[in-house]
Amino acid sequence: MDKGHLGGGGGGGGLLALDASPRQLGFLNLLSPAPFHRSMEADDGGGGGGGGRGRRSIEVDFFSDEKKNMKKSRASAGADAEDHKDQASAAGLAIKKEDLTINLLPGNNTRSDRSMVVDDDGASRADQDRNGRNTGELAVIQAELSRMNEENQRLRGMLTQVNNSYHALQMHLVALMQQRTQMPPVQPQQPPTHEDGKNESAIVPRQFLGLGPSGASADVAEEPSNSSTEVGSPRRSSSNGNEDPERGENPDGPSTAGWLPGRGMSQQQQQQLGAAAKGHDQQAQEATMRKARVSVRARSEAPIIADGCQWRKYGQKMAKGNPCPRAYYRCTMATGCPVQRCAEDRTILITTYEGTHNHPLPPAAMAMASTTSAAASMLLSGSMPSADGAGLMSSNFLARTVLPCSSSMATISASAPFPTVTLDLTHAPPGAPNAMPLNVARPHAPGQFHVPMPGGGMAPAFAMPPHMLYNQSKFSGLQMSSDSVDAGQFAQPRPPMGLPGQLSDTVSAAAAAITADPNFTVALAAAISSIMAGQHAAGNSNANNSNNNTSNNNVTTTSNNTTSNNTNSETQ
DNA sequence: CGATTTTGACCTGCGC
DNA sequence: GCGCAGGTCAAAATCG
Repeated sequence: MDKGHLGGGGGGGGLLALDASPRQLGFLNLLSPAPFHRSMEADDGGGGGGGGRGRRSIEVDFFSDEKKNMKKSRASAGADAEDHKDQASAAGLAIKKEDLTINLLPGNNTRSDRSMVVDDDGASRADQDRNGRNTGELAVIQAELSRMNEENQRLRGMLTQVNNSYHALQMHLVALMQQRTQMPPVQPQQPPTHEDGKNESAIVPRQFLGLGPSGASADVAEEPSNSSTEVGSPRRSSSNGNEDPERGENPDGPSTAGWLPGRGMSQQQQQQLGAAAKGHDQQAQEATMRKARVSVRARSEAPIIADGCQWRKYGQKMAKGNPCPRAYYRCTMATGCPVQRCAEDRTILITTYEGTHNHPLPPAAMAMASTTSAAASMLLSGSMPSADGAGLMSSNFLARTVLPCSSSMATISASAPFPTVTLDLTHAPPGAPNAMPLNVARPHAPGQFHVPMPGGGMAPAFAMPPHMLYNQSKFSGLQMSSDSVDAGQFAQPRPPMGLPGQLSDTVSAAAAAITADPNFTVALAAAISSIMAGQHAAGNSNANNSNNNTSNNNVTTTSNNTTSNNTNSETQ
């Protein structure tokens, strides 16, 4: 029954797709500072989120983006004469498309063409004139497009620079803060390992959701262990013990434990930290950050979101409010990976990610991870200690960035014990007439979603236009550069070049969405300005936020799949 | 045979 | 202090 659906069967056959092609995910982090929209929403109990214990969760809908993009392209295409499309597409390729989408939104250009045509309808002569005009206008439009593209690129470059600067400043600030904190006190831990851990934590706040194994894989690995269970429920170290085997396998174990506040940490920490109250503080902060959650809501028929990662179901429970059971999944790609997720079934599949992957992720997974990490990081950055408002803003911004099309889609729940960012893919963006179902969820066979990997592995593929991917890659690249740390994480081996499609999925979607957003320019400007302005303010929080890398991210997904899902999920 | 899912029980944290 | 709910573990069953 379930097995067939769920697992793809017990046979792990389907699972084999473990291509390790870590990529950087952090790109979204940059955005955090800019508070575009604020849409605070209290988490429903629905997701409940794992444990009502305080956690922050971020819900992100990835699917919607794709859909949106698709729709947009369609819409634009539909609106514009196909001629334009051909030309544009031919000449501009993917990029142009986006550009078109962005700039053309107004549709003035296209309209102008059409309007002209209409006017001319009357006379045959007019036809000639029309043709001439059309060609001329076409040329003009193309020129405009090219100009727009250039502008767009310029803006991107600016954004990148800004981001880089921002990160640099942030890092600097964090470093300073860290020094400051450490210096005064007795400098709690000289221990190299410990220090490292702290440094990372302090310096690199971003650990929140480490996508890849990250350079600090060790760090991540450690936390992950914690995160998985602990985050959700610190309760049992024993449970951790379970993981221990896996984790134990991880060489990281020692180091990670060292700095992680989490559970396993306790012992080592106690040993090492004995002196440091500070250490505790930092840990506490980290813990807080870790608690942040990213929830992705998407309409998917599939019981599980195909995010490129391999998930193993380790438990299922009936949630109080939900008729649908909540499933708990653990990332099996790596032994110690902390990331977990639980799913509830309904029409909508809600996946909550907690923790950070401590291993290289397949391209497909990277996208998701990047998105979630970005969301988390943003949330964290905003959520920082006192600044709820900031957090909200950032989160909103993030949502916007991630889901440009649907500004309303992203919601942050501050009320929740743990900050949660929810990306709602279920809603179609205003602009997008139809909400596309998440590819992930697609009922068909998982195979559809999966793209053949070079390694033979399967990677879930989102229905992203290639061009989007291209953009993403670019975008991510920029960001990566910006995030030195992140870059380090991502520095891991990259998957074969040919695979771009998969990996980008989410990332590309996000990037594409960003680019595609008609308001992109405005948003960009606002973001830049906000970032510039907010750097200082955010500085503190950012420092913390940046740490998000941390690792403890668990993934919890609740899915509400009514239709097809029901079939699947119900079985579950 | 190995891997995975299913299911019941246990443990922990939170609220009353 | 008790009960509830969430989360995890571990044994059994299933499938490739």
